[in-house]
Amino acid sequence: MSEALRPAAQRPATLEDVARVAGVSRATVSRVINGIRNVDPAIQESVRRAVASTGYVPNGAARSLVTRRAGALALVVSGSGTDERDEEATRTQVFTDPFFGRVVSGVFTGLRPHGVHPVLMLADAPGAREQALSYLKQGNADGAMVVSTHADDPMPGLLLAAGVPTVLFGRPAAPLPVSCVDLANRDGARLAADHLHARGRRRVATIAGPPAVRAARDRLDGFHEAMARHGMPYLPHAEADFTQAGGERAMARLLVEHPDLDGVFAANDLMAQGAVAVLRDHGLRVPEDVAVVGFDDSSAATAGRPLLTTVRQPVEEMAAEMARILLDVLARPGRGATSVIFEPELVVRRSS
Amino acid sequence: MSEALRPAAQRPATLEDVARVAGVSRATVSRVINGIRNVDPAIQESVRRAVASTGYVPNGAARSLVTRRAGALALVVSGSGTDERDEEATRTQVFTDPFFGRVVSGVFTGLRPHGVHPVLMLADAPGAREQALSYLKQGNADGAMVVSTHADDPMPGLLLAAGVPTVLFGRPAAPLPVSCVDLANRDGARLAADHLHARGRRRVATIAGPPAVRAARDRLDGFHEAMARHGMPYLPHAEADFTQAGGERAMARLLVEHPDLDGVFAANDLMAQGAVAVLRDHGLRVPEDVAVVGFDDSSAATAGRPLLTTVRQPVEEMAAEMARILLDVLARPGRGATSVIFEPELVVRRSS
DNA sequence: ACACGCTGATAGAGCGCTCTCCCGCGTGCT
DNA sequence: AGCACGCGGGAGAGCGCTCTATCAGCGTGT
Repeated sequence: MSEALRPAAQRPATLEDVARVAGVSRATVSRVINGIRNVDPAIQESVRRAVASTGYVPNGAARSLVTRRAGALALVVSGSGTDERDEEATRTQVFTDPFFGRVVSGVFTGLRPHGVHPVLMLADAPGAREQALSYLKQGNADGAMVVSTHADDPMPGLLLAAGVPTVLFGRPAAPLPVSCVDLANRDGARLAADHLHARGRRRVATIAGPPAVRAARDRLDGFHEAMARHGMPYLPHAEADFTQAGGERAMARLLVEHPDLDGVFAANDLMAQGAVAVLRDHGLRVPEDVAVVGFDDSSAATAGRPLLTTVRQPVEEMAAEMARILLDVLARPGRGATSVIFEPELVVRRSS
Repeated sequence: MSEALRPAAQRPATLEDVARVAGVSRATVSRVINGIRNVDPAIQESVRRAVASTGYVPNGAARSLVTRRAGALALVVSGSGTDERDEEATRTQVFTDPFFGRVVSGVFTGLRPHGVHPVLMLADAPGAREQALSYLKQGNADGAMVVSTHADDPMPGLLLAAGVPTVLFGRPAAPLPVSCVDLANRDGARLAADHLHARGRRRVATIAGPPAVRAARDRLDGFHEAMARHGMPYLPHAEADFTQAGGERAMARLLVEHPDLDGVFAANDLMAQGAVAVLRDHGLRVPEDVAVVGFDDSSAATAGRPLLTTVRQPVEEMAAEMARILLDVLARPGRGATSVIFEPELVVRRSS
């Protein structure tokens, strides 16, 4: 009965079937499909017809088994080394950050020409990390692109040890021999500092990202360094978690301790956006009273008013490059690690 | 030489190897690993030791080949039926929308307990669609979760025809026998309408989403319907594309034609955020002069000032449910399509 | 005339796993 | 004692594909 009910759900055609229909051997069909070696055009044609008539689609698993290629790459979003408290909230936070979307977008740009799809993996908690790792070891993906922020994240090391071809977004904290793409974060922060100084701001505070995140530290360091060069070695500074809400809280704290500040540099746009909101809540005008400079040039920079002056990080291009590097490593293994550092760019808008 | 250079890169252990070490047959090892049937505890233990000592990891492809399960599910982001002009910009736009992140987050919530990872696929252009489809037919994923917005999107139909287990986010435009999760969009819009009316707003305009998107149409219809019931059958209305920039343009147009309006309902928060920005640019106060109500309760609702009154769409829960439904369909096929409709909820904040 | 390369096609050996049979053994019932 | 039965374990047949080794046929050089 069930047979009669679904005539469409027949056993899918195999190479064998196609070969029989075309009157050739399995091997020949395989050659035609994979486009290798010379096959008589007439035979090619008849094979193609047979493929069409049988509705043949190669079986990915069977192919993977022998080629040892999965045809998929993992995009691993890795967290810190320790457990998070509220897993689900953290997850939403990670994925809702425009940064994540930009990475995904860039990865697609890099992968699309090769017909490869990214498998998304979250390696935030130890359990998830184990799982992701074993998934990769099982050969379900040929390599990993890792967005790892925390310096104490063991994921890059684990992947390397497991022999999984890996490319990181962001330099590794430890000096691992692994390819990566990154931004010259210090330079970017310097751009922001020079700009604020040029705008005549002399009581400037910073809202930094988590110190465990290397990019956050680099931005903070670069900013302080440049400001010191301008004769301002001591700056008020608050730490936040790269979220808008965190930025708001940090700004509020800063305002309590330094009500007279006239400039703020936030380590990303989300926090800058939060800072602007709080400044306004306190009756301060941006940029007249306080100039604000963000970082990233994400959608958050143009979401509110005033439009945010920010340091552009070309996340999409970086992610696309990360994908390309991984593809390259896969294509010809054995060469050393490549790292590509992108240069930031100041985008002046209305908030400064 | 290459042999000598990488002792670690040996041929990975197979079941056979483990069996030899443990002194049992392949079948027994397989049973232990998959936890089926009773195996003598002593033997189980020795197998486990052998697995550990050999560093055995099952080969996913080989397993898939015989089980006919990929152990992966696809998350398909599907676009309209036609080509987009600027592929890359559209892509960034899609992925940067908080909606996407929330869906991903929810999908993870639903999938994690089962150790399944989502494969991300973009089926925006015809070429990409073909590709995604063939990927699925090859059995690289066991089913698809489809975020399809445009009513003329052929993807759901194609997947159904291909026999790929599918669950949609958002009801299908055509009455396809396919499972889905959705929001009672009309009800949500009604909530917004009643609220604006209760606030005493009588010159209300709407910023609608693309008419090709069913959810957009439903929200518009529901809003108009409720307003008509309040004695306001004719409302100014502008269309936009669910982006902030689109919302800004729509608001600007609306303001030219109806400078006296005192309320705006936008079909999502991004557009509402844009509307607020433009209203402010025009020197209008929100909510004193113009009340604004958004839709979704995404991060955009709390990103700016004033905090947006909005209609909550529990995207994460919906996506998690979508994942669960798909898992369920996979676990026991043959049952009819399930659809789960979520109820919206009004979240009153400061913009109204 | 023969050896020789070259092209185009085939046969068949796996890839690593699951799963259906089947078998031997201990147990309880007649 | 004989027998059916449940249980733990092994043997081996594939799953659908790729790819190497092999071979037939056909000029070509000497």
